[in-house]
Amino acid sequence: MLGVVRMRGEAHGYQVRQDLQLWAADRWANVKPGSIYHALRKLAADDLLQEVATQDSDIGPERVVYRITEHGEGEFFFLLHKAISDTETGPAMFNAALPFITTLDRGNLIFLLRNRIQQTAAAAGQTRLLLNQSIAPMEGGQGKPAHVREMFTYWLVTVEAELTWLKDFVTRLEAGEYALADDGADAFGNPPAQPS
Amino acid sequence: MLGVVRMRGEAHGYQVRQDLQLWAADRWANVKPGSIYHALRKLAADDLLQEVATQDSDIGPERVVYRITEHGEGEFFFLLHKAISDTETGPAMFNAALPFITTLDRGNLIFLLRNRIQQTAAAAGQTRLLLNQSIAPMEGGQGKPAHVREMFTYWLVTVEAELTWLKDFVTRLEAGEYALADDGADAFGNPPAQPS
DNA sequence: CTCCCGCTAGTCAAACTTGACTAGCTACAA
DNA sequence: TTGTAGCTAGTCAAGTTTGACTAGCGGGAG
Repeated sequence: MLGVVRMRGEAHGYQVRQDLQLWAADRWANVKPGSIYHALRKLAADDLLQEVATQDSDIGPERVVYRITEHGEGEFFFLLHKAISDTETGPAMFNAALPFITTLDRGNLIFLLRNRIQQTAAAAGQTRLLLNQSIAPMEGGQGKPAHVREMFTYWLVTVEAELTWLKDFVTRLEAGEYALADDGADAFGNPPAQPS
Repeated sequence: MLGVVRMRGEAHGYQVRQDLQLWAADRWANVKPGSIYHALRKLAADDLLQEVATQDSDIGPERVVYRITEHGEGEFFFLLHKAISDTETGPAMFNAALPFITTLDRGNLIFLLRNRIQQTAAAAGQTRLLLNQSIAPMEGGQGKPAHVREMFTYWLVTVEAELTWLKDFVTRLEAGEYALADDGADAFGNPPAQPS
């Protein structure tokens, strides 16, 4: 939500709603339209957003317009870094971060992704270990039923696919793909230039 | 939750909590310990579980013991079928279903998985289509920024990995892997035989 | 023997999420 | 000209989730 408001410079709830719908955010994240207004008010209460104006729109109910604060700007980048480099925040966060990668410098982004690659590789290794453990039939009997192995192989397959993609992505970034924050002014995801 | 109680025959909240922790359910599902007791009570209110007894345990607070009802048994299998065959319920549901696959007959299970394979293949095809669309540079300008493509390739990679795994799994099942419901009495995941 | 740690089993208020609803406006057909 | 379908923007009560707490007991250290 922070990122969406930031990207637009100013936004009201309905705009955020539309952007999120466009990105199919209700699929991979837990954000249905009803949640948005509460979330915006909470972000405003936490001083990450500020209410800029309450326009009495001519084509509908009045709209509250928000803008990101300096504090929110910091939080945005903090969350963005964490969502990319830290696998524990989950795939939903990573997905949410993807639209904003162009707000980072290339070197920084690659560094964060390398971090993620390391963690993912470690997770794959651990899963493989658990898998080998459960291949050897246990004497304990009921302790670890066979289907748990199935969960492990399922995880392993998806984790390895993710790993492959991540490595490929870094390679492409290193080759210069995408206009990132340090490549010029018109990178996507940054707020439009403010007149004044 | 239904499945866990069913599997044990009888269970109180803390047992469920431990089983879910063992399966790392708080990772792939949205189930933290605090939710369990409310969920159990709700299932009981919906007549899917019934309170069997309120034991005054000697090693702690008193425990409420639950057992699945006939109605709950029906719901369990309904949900299980849907979680396996229907991709729209999401990967969390599929993960939750895996521990209980051995409560189904082999033919039935394979049929459900084939269904899932079809849906997954369709999803992969559609994603590939979206990807091709976004490779062609749009004249609309800002409409679909480049990073959206990145999301698509990310999805595609994981979906294809899942597809491979699903096909392999079916092959193994066809070759006779796992003791399923129609292979004998001692399949995992069924309630223990009741004395009396 | 006593103290403290950690386990068992669960409660609870505060926060969050959501589907259903409202109310004004535009555009277009009959 | 009327009606009606659909969009805009948001509210709200009902339900759900959660992190922080409680309170009893066993067992090992000193």
